Amino acid sequence: MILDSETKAVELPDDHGTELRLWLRLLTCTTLIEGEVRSRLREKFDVTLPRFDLMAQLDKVSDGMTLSDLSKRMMVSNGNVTGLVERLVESGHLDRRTSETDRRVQFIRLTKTGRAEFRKMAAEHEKWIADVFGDLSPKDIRELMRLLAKAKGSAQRSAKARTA
Amino acid sequence: MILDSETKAVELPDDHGTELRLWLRLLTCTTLIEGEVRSRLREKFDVTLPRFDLMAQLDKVSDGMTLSDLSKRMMVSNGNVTGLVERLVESGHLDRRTSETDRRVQFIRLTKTGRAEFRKMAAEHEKWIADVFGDLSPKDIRELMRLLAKAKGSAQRSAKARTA
DNA sequence: GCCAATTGCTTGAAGTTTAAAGAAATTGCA
DNA sequence: TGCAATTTCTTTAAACTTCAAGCAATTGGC
Repeated sequence: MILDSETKAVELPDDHGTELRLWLRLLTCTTLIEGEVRSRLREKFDVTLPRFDLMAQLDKVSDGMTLSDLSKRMMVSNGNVTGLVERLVESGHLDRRTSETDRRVQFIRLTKTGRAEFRKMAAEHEKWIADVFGDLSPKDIRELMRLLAKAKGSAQRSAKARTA
Repeated sequence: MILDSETKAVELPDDHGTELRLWLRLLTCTTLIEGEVRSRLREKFDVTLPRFDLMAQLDKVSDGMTLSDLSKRMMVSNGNVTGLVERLVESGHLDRRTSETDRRVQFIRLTKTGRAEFRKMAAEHEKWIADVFGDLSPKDIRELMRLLAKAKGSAQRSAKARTA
C-alpha cells in the first residue's frame, strides 16, 4: 500500500495487480476443475476430455454439424478437429457424410452408439459438476454467472480491438 | 420451467443445470482469455504460453525451485515440466544445478537473460490483462475474486473427496 | 545396518494442440 | 464467362500434455 503525504491510499499510475490476480484465480479455478473432470472421465469411462467436449457439441443438435462449426464452438483450431473427428469416426462414435451442395463440407454427427454412450457420460458429468460447485449458494451462482458474462464481454471487446 | 399444481416453480429432483452452465461459462471465459494471451505472446515475443507460465513461477523466487515444485504450482504433470525445462535450458533462459544434499533434486532458476526477458514480457502481459478486464468495475473485480475463491475451495473439497 | 516404501525425476507411447501451408471447391464480381 | 478471393478441410512439423512405467536416491522403521 502506498500512502501520499496526507496519508490517503493512492494507486500507482500503472498498477494492474488486481486484474492480474483475478486472471490467475480464474485460471486456477478452471485448471483445477478441468483436471478433475479429466481424471473422472478417464477413470469411469476411459475417454479423454477433448473427445467428450466434441461429443457434447454434437449432442446439442440432431442433424449434425460441419467441422468448421465444431472448431468455432470448441474454440480450437481446424486441424485439431480434423484429428479428433477422425479418431472418433474410427471408434464408431461419429458418422460423417459430405454435403451434396458443397463438396468441401462434411456433416458430422453422433452415431446411435455414440449418442447413447455420451448421454450416459453426460449424466454423470453433470453430477460431478454439481458437486464441484456444491459449496456455492444459488445466489453465489447467479452472481458468478452475471460477472462472468460481463468478463466474457469485456474479453471479447479486448480481443476484437487487437484483431481490428 | 416446471410448475406444480399450485403454480409455484419447483426444481426437478436432480436438476443441476445451473451448475453446468456456470462451468461452461467459466471455461469459455478462460479459454477466450488464454487464447488471447497466447496469440499476443507469440506475436510480440515469439514465446509460447507454457514457457511464459513456467518462467512466471520462477520469477517469483530468487534462488530457484525444484521440478516438483514447478509441477505442483503449474498444476501439470512431472513429465511435462521435464520437457519444458529442458527446452528452456537449451535456449539459455534457465539454469539447473543438482542439490548437494539430495542427488535426485534439481534446482532450476532463471538466468540473467531469462529474467530480463521475462520481466519485459510480464510488463506487457499485465497491461493486456488489465485491458481484458477493462469493462469490470473495481467492485465487480472484488466480487469475482471473492466468488472464485469460494468456487476454488469448493472444487478442492470435491477433488479431495474423490481421491480420499 | 537392512530393506521396503517413498520421493524426484526421466522416459516412452499415445494423444492433443497450434500455426502455417496447401489442396479443393465455391463465390462473387467485372 | 473468367478468375481472384474466400471458404472448408487436410496435412505437416513442432511443441505440449498426460499417464504409466521405470530408475536412482533417500527415508523410515525394524
